[in-house]
Amino acid sequence: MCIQLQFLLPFPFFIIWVDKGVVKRGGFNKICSLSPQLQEFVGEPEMARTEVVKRIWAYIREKDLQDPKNRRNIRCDESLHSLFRVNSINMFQMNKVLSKHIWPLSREDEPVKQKKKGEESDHSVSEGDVNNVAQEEEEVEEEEEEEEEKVSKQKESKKRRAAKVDKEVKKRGGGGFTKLCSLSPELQKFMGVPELARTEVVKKLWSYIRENNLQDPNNKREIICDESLRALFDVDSINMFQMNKALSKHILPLNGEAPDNASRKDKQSEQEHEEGSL
DNA sequence: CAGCAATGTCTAGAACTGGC
DNA sequence: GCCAGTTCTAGACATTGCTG
Repeated sequence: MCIQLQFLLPFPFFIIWVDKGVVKRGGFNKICSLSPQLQEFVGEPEMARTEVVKRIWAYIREKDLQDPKNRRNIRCDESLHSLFRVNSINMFQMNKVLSKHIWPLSREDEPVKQKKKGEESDHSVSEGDVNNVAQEEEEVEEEEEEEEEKVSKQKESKKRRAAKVDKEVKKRGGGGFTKLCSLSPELQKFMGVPELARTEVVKKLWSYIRENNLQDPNNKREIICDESLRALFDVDSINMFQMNKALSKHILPLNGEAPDNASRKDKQSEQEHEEGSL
């Protein structure tokens, strides 16, 4: 396939293999020399960076070395400890430390990063590196905390915006959804008021469901009906979407007009059901 | 489309590397 | 700036039902 492509494609495409599953020859897939520790780990003296990462992750999964609380953190067993010199390492830090073990083939005695920056003279992973990693991990943790704070603030502001919108809608006297409706005797008993907007009914219903822990733990869309809900829906359990449908039977127009289309449909189906049973 | 809910899927972005 | 490789997470979005 590659050979055919070489004939068909102009020069720049020589080095790019199009087929899936075929290793490309880009900078990442360049074969590099590995440090003695890494050689011992992967069992080969030379390997592409991407392949090294793949092997390490396969090992991590095989030995179940990911921290269950934060799966980006890798718990180092003996083999990994000999590589990284720490008890645990962040998955991103791992790549950084790994670079000290991957050297260009042309100058085997020089780590990739050092060749580039010329910062250090010692090729092995020093204690200084370990300290740097630990310090960087602390910084990462702080950043993560800041990020969490940001997210929670965003959520709060979102809630506030939603509340503001809600208030404005109420101020306006309610549109189609916030229009007050008359409730059936069963729903009146449940809500404690004779009239309520559909959205409010749904809201109160859900707060009741949560309060009484009535969601099926296996499928939280499924509501387990207690006595009060059974009086409303006449079933032992109901899907949260079906609940809305069933609810419409209990929500009637305020002026005492005939029930809506859906209710009419329900009545029709009830009629059909009765006729069928006859 | 507004509101209400839970869940699933998808996507982007996060770190890091060197060559082109 | 893109390419490969890794995992996790947040956010967006669709779904489903109802009505004006």
